Amino acid sequence: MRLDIHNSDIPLLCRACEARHKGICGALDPKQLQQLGRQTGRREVAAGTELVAAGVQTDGYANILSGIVKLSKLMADGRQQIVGLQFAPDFVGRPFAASSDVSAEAASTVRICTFPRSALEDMVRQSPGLEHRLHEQALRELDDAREWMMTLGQKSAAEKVATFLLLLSRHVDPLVEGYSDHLEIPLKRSDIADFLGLTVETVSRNLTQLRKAGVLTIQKNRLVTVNDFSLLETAAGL
Amino acid sequence: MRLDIHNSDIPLLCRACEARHKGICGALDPKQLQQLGRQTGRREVAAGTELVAAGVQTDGYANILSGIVKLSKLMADGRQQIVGLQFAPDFVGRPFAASSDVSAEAASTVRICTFPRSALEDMVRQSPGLEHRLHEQALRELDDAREWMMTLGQKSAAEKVATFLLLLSRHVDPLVEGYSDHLEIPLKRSDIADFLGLTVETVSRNLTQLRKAGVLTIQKNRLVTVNDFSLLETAAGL
DNA sequence: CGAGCAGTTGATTCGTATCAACCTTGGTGG
DNA sequence: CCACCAAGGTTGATACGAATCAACTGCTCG
Repeated sequence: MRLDIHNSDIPLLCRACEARHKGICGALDPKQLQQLGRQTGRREVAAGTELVAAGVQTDGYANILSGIVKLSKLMADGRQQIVGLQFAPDFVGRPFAASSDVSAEAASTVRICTFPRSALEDMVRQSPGLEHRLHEQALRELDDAREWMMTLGQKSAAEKVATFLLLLSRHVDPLVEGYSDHLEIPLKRSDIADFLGLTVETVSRNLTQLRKAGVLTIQKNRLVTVNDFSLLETAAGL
Repeated sequence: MRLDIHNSDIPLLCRACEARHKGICGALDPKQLQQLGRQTGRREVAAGTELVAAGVQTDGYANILSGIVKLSKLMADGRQQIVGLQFAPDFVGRPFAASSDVSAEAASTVRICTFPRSALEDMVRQSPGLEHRLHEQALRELDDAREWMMTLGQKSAAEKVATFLLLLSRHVDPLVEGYSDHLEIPLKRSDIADFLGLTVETVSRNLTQLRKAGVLTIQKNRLVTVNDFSLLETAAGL
């Protein structure tokens, strides 16, 4: 079968990789994948590991293979805002800039495929399709950020918490179900609070509100089942 | 002089245009500018004019030549969040998507250079440099949006107002001065409120606070002079 | 088993929204 | 020309929502 022959040109690492199709590597042909493959490394990092530090020059980029990465900004006095969440097969890093004032940290155990800055830049020069993919991800992240600005600026605490849960259920696509009513929240309460511009206490109170209203069942702290999506959407202000 | 001869290839419209150098058109050569020039139209629109409606398919794009454009999102119940401000020579519109859930409205009198969707798409196919420019603008807007998430989520009302004034003084580059301590605020109080996630009253109160503290002088409602930038930065939480 | 971290719940405080009155300005038509 | 009006803006009194402070419960790990 031709397909097998053709496929055999693709590095082993890439064959089962999600980023290979939906991610940025989808823009590359087998030859380019091989070239890139020679410079990549797979890593599995524990929750809490900092992948990219704010304001620090980074040597490379990465694709997320599994797990969740949180992007955050810090103020001088310690206040923190989480400004984005990334899932497989997102690209991690700031293209065309030595550093950024956003830091990236593994929220759960994360598997990533890393490659040096120069490798990406070479590839971009070779195939414009790659920049297009990066551009599309940037536009998607921009939409997400603006959606979140709406939430941060206009919604009440209860609406914020509900909105956050909906966001998760859309992204944390579990292996089994089609739509995810069964959530494993990848963040601790303090992270959720930093994401929503609230305090831990307020997040906690509003989760119990939703539980008491029958919208959720909370199996364990991080393990939640959504019983009624339409109620949750109403609670989110939609 | 060669330069003149060469220059004569560039459409008249483009010669004095800021977007020609710093904007996306900087990626195009004279021939392409001519081609694009045949399809462009200049318009001057009054403050309040809607340039792009949320969720509505648009036929085209535009470059801002002068003036300020506000991007906003609306909730079902009428709550509004301004999610971005654009200045010359920014590109207006959502590349590669028929529509977006963000609406664009002229905040001041705005001069724009419009062109049809197909023209942009043709150009992008011809020169990868153009997509690169669009990509860079998207990344810049993403940085701005995340910076603003920090402000919306973590800062107090007083800090928000100060941060807003600093943002303006950085962008509204007046013709005369090098750094802009002399501001003409392009938004009314209710817009500022929508931008900051506050109410008109709170914005007003905090502006008078800053005036009484000597940080600002308010000549007229929209006309403000910053007397002390370092005080303003302190007030912004920096 | 105790220490420490994550999470919940309750009492109180504080900041901002809300409601309401008032002032200012620019435009319009008698 | 001035009276009027509506829209934009300010200021004050009060109400409410979320932060803060504090106590307590479970869980995990050495």
